[in-house]
Amino acid sequence: MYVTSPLNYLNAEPVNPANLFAEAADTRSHISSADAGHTLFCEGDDADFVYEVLEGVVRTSKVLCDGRRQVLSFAYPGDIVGLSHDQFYHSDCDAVSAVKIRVYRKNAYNASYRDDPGLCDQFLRYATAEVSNMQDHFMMLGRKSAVEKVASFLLVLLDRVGEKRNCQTCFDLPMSRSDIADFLGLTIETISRTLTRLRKDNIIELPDPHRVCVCNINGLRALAESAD
Amino acid sequence: MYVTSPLNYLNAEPVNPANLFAEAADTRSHISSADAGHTLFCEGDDADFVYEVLEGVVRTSKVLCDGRRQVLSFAYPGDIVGLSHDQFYHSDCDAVSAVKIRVYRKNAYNASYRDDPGLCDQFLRYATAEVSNMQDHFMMLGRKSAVEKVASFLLVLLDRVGEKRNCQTCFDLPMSRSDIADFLGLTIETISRTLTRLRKDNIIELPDPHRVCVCNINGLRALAESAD
DNA sequence: CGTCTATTTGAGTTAGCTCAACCGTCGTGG
DNA sequence: CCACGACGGTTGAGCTAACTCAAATAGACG
Repeated sequence: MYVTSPLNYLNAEPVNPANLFAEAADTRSHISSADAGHTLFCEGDDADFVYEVLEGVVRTSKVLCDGRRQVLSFAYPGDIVGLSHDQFYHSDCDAVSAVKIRVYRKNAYNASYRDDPGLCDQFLRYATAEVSNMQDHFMMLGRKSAVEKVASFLLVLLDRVGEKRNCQTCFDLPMSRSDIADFLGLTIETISRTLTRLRKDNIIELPDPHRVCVCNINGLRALAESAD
Repeated sequence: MYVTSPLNYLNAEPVNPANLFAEAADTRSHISSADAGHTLFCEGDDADFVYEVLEGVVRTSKVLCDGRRQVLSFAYPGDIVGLSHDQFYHSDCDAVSAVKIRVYRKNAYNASYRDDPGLCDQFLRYATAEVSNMQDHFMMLGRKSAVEKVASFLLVLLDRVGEKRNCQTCFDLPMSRSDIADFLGLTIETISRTLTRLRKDNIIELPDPHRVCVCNINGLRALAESAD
């Protein structure tokens, strides 16, 4: 039922992020590129910019002092990262793959939506949708088994970026096993074992470690909703 | 470091919810009471109302088809529940104790903030702060041990509703062990065992199952940050 | 070709779960 | 007034899903 677990909690369907800043794009933003591994911002930095992913994937995460990490989201093209309720970022943000991003100055942005109730309204819907998606992820982190988590994760990617070919739907998995583990609250070994299990059960194929082809989507859905 | 885990993701300090609807209060809202156990709304219901808790505690939660439940938040006085990005509620909401609530008609509310950029701005800060708090809870659900979860939970309640007396700080625990378990992604037995462990270690006292007195707050903080 | 890193696989351990018993409180009804 | 059942909480015993530690494998890259 609550299979949907967001890649990024900002990817609300009712809002088209490409339009969000459309009119402001020329004057108040610029487009930038970054290689995989590049850090966009760190927790505690001044939140001067808001980023819209245009190509590639970025990751937001938090780290405990002892090194434990929680990945909060994978942001795909159309997603926005770097929003904050105060002047500081509250997570780290790094490029998972080579990325192209649009960078907005936050001041300019703030100025614009104060004068624009329509934009404000859109943004509110965006934020509340993000909250709703995060709540689904709570269920995932708090109450689902390893198989359910991995299956749910693959289903979200499939819906979001899957390319249909013949009877399979395929997509890239640009993030590492470690990223997936820290997103789902598991270990890399459990991710790896679970993926192999899905492969051996003919639910998915893994042409290489960073590419997934789903051959039995109903099987995957069944696993996502209740592990056997 | 990231001990803070929100009771309710709407309890952002920078916004004073009492002021949020202040001017609209007389015409667009009314005050209502409900007994413990009363359901304010269910997932999927039309989201016609927004609720502000005035007294008591309400709980928002989601349930999987097989009965597994995740408690999303405990909303204390000053907190707001029932916000939605579309026309439906996305969680269940019930009174944990006897509550007094202010009920806002959503239509009226929507109408008001479209015309009120200041309110919209406040509300945006509120929503993004909620997101930030939820991200902390992700760390809790995904990466913390049982002891760390319980200790963190108690610390949040202590900060929020603790009454200082002598060298102790005490507060009520109006929700059931089951509620706490479903909030922290644990079982009632683990909650119970962990609380008794804290009691035996002289970190807390439990005058009765629904009342906590923290006698060693530094010990509790240490446990919240890294379990031994 | 050697080194480095990411992933997979194996083996043993354990934190937290399940199942079950027990206890105390409270409300109901004889 | 007491007996009784229901319910929430606690405690015990054993189990298991996921973890830890360790080793093997496979690419990527100089």
